[in-house]
Amino acid sequence: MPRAPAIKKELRVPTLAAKDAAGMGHPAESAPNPQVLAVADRLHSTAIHLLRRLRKQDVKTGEGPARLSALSVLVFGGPKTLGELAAAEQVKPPTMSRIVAGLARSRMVEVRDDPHDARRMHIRATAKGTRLLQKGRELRITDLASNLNRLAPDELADLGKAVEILAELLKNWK
Amino acid sequence: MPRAPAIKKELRVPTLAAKDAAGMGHPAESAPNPQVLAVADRLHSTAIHLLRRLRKQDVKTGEGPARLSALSVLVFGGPKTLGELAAAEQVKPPTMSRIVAGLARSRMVEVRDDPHDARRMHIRATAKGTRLLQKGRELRITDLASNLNRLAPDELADLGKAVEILAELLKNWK
DNA sequence: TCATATTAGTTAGCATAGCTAACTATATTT
DNA sequence: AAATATAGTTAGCTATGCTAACTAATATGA
Repeated sequence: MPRAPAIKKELRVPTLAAKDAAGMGHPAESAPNPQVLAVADRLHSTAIHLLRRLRKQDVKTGEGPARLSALSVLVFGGPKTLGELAAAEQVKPPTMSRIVAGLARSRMVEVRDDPHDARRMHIRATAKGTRLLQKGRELRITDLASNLNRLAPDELADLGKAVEILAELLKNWK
Repeated sequence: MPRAPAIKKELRVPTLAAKDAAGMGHPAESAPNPQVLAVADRLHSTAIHLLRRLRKQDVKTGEGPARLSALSVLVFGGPKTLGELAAAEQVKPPTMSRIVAGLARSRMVEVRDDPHDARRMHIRATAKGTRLLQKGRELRITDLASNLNRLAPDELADLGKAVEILAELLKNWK
């Protein structure tokens, strides 16, 4: 009996959807209905597991996740001040300060002073940093793509459509 | 011109899809085609941004991400040994050792000895741990669901279908 | 103008989370 | 019985997150 559930009554976890069996009304502002909750639940769990798989590719780049992520913002969004970078990464300035220091030490970014405001600094990806990011990105994307490749064409189309729906939703997140 | 691109030629990042303009053959084992790469790219980016949003809810639980994740395995998967838990979380034993120690200190899990093998330990979520996990999960899921709630019914259906396709793919990841 | 605010980043110090290497204790195998 | 294998821990490193307190520079305004 090693793999028996062994979850006692007080430990059993109720389905979230079961909690608002009475939630109806206009869809815009009311409590989410069970169907929506079910999709949310599955989407959440699936996104977690997907990224956990892909993250394993990052080891090969030799930089940690926070640095890769900050570097990505610089490569795709252009140069930024430290404060802008911190805001983009939803991290506090001291944290970003160290991330940038690490990236600068390995020559992935270049730091310059702002000519008009000596408090500010401008950070930009170097060619080396851009190459590293591309490599890491490629590792993740080709890993994902080689698996997506096994989908039927209509499944891939469905997935593509859903991703765009979700991306749109994220732009207007509230 | 603060938001001008300002990316010089040597920093420009090539589209991944552009790299294998000649990739054709049988879909199972060949290099992914541009269409697949495009979906992979968007899916990857969208998953990252989605989880980054949802993660912000976790602060309210008072436990870090690794602890919440391990607790989740225990709550939904039942009791585990430390080694099993480490494997499930794709983490090395010393790391899991500290995660469990932290969870035990705040009484989220209970640790017992294995009666047949004194080297092993069995770890299970307590009622308190289950409650905490449920709370955190609910915060994330209701945040997500309240946003999904703004989708049209057919969009929600598309999304639901795509999530199941993806979940299936993850089960057979190679 | 000059005193005071505000703003941008850093430093110091704490906690969590990951790793490897080396250790202890217990089972298992030969 | 001795050697080996397995389960976890300890020690010590790095990275990433935070807050509080600091420095330096700019902006405000009496």
